[in-house]
Amino acid sequence: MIAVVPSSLKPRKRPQQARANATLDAVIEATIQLLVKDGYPQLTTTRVAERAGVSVGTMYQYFPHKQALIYAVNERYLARLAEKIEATCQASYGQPAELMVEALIDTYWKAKTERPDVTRALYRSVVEMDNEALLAEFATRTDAATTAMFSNASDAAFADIASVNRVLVTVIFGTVRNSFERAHSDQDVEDLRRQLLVMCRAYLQNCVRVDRELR
Amino acid sequence: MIAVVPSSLKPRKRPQQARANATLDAVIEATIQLLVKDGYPQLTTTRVAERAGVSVGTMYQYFPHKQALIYAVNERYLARLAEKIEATCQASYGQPAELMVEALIDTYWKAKTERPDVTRALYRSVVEMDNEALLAEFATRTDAATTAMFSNASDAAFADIASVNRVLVTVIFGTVRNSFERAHSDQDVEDLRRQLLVMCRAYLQNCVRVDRELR
DNA sequence: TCATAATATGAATAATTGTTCAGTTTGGGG
DNA sequence: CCCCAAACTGAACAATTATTCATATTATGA
Repeated sequence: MIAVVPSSLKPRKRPQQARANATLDAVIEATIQLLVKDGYPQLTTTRVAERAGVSVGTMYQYFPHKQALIYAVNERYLARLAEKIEATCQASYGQPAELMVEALIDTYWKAKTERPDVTRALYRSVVEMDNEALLAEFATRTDAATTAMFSNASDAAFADIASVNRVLVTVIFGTVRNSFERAHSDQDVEDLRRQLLVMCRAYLQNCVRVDRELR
Repeated sequence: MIAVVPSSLKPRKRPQQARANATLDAVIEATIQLLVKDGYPQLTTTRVAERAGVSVGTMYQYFPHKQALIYAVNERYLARLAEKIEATCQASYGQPAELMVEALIDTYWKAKTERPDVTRALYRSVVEMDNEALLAEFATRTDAATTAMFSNASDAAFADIASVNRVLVTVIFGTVRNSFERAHSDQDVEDLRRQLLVMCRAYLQNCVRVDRELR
């Protein structure tokens, strides 16, 4: 499954000089800031340009329309998140499965809570955007990374690794997201994180047990 | 924590005659339909009124502004979902904890997948709306129900029931949501559901084991 | 240095759309 | 049956805002 950027969301022009790259970065940064500060409904092209210190016309040379702003922001965000996950996965090769899960939970949770306002703002920004391609690409990247990791566990060989991987990833990512929606106290979040690890560990042991019985 | 409906979102007038109630229902139904069909960005007050077979003016007698439409839709949806969960919880009193978790997963998953298009549309509709109050109310209702249920389990008494409850609820609800974002095949979803139950069971057994050791 | 392509400007445009309100219709109680 | 409040109508208004384009500025490389 290859994720393709919808043609309507591609930039009109690719920057060729240094100043143009600076403009592009400024616009994306301004978009994030305004998204965080005022939310999507208040986000207007004029305001973004203003905050970026750029004229609207310039913006429209690189972004065909407003949605492309949101798309670009999410694209960057997800790319960085995927990189972090890939790095964690590679660093965990050959470890026992339980440590892998722990590393995965820590990395993902940390990435999401580092800038909770940004996380929240992006969660809410997805309305106007056709984000399926973006999420699909993110999913394939991370699935590849986590699957490779789990199949290299030092202490377990899973019968149906695709299933185990899907379960762990969906549960972990989903739990983090849901924890954002229910505004838990810091203390509750900390407990939740620990318990999630306990839960995943229990699941892994169960998988191994079932595996043994099947042999 | 008592959830209060933001005053700006309350209807201007409460319907007093039968036809007014019909109007209200028609508007809410029309909002859902358009949300599903075209998504939030295309949702205009005129279109909603048109589809509801009502004039815009009438709509504005019951909804102070557009956001109130979304609010009302989500309010109804969450109220019904909470009712279903409460019913399931009450029906499970005195059962073993594992069956409780199974019932909870089944109820929630079924409720969300019954009308996947509606679920998806509402997930995406939350932009303009201050949905914190709504979600908080939903959370307190369901937390009360599930906590009461789990404390009535026939086979387990949890040391920290608030924690166990928080974990299970957040994991289950979060997993369902995440499963919607990653467009899994029906087969994968079915497997995921089963494995989620396995995971929760493993967690419960772990809780009980830890409990025993503490005594 | 100069020509040219890249980049930047921002007032003007065009279209959309949320909201109002003066007037009409409907229904129920007396 | 009749009256008054409740419910309904929809053209008109006001405001916002995404997008364009004719023009100006800046960088590059020959």
